[in-house]
Amino acid sequence: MVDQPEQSRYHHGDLRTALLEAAERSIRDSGVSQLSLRDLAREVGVSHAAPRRHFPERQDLLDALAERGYARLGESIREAVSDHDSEFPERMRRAASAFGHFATGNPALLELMNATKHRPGASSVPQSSAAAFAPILDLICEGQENKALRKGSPEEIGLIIYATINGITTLVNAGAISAERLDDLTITAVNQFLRGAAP
Amino acid sequence: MVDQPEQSRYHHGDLRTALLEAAERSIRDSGVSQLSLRDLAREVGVSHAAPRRHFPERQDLLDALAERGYARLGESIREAVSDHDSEFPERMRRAASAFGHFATGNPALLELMNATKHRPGASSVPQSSAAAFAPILDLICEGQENKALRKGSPEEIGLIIYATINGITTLVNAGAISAERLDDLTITAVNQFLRGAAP
DNA sequence: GCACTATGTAGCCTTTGACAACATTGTTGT
DNA sequence: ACAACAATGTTGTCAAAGGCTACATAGTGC
Repeated sequence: MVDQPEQSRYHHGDLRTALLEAAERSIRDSGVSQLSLRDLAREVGVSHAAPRRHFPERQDLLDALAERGYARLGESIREAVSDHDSEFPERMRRAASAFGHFATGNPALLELMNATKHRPGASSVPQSSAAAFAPILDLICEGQENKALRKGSPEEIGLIIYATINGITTLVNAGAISAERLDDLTITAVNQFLRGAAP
Repeated sequence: MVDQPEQSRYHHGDLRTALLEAAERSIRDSGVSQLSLRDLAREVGVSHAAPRRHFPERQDLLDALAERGYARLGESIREAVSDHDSEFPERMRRAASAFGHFATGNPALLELMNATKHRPGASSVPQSSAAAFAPILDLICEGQENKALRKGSPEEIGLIIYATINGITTLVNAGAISAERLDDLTITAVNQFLRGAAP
């Protein structure tokens, strides 16, 4: 399969990826509800039934989008936390901020990530979700070792801060809070969280 | 318009309400994405175009559902907070718990309430949202007067606890946390919030 | 009882997701 | 090399949905 200067090949080459990227653009512009498999097919230049080979049902594509979303979110958080020279509270704020900016920068994607899990046929979305959450868990454990956090289930502690930031971004994305207040609220929330979760 | 023992009248009488109630059942059973105006019309026993008189577009019905949701949520929170004999922290826990149970008891509705606001043509959803939020705001103010909470914008403080509970319910509804853990997490979150927001 | 408005009906159109039958390309074992 | 075979795309079809228009019926107010 060498590259063909122009004209269409019968086989696209990497249709799955092309569809996912087109879908991300689409939901970013017009939301999940407006996403149409046929539109994507047109945009990518394949027939209307081609996507079916990669995503038998519409929801399968949405799941794949959510999974990619979690992968990127996890990477973003991991990067934010990676500076091991900083103090624990600062790293916590960075992690929260990374989450917040990802969430408000990709509203439709976040909505998908928050909604798609509980379906019957277990996709691999929950796994991706847990993987994205892992760096926060690690950070919590480190905070406990440093005596910056009280003892107790790291998972429970992490869940609360995760939920808080998630909730704030939900309100921002819904328009209940202006986007400019995100940073301020995030910092306040984290600081308050740290005070409340101190030993 | 007297009641007609049986058979269909040309005019339904209260189609709008009937549609909304059918819609609530529908999303409870099968989620927002499966909601079909034509299904509702069939269920209620009117023609497929009748709903259009009350909800020109599908989204208008969703907005109305969200609005009713906020009305009920607000009522639920107001009731939870109404016991003025209890201590402030206890009332806070009750408010949070009321929110949590409403949210996990009506997952699809909550999703709608969290998503529907930011649309261009300003519906009255944001107003309803603010009204539901009001009792929490009042409670915060009272907590500040009682020196149970530090000074500072009540709205900002309230937003954080609201976001936290909202976030927890999102995780529960998404299946990331089991429903049994809701109460426990809510209590922990509120207690930690109170410690962190203490003067 | 007569206009006017509100509410419901019937029919049409376009788009969509899902499905099946068929076409083309890539791969693998011999 | 080449013959199965699997993977990937295409064309055609269908039922269901939302949205629209024209029309029918029922309340309401003058």
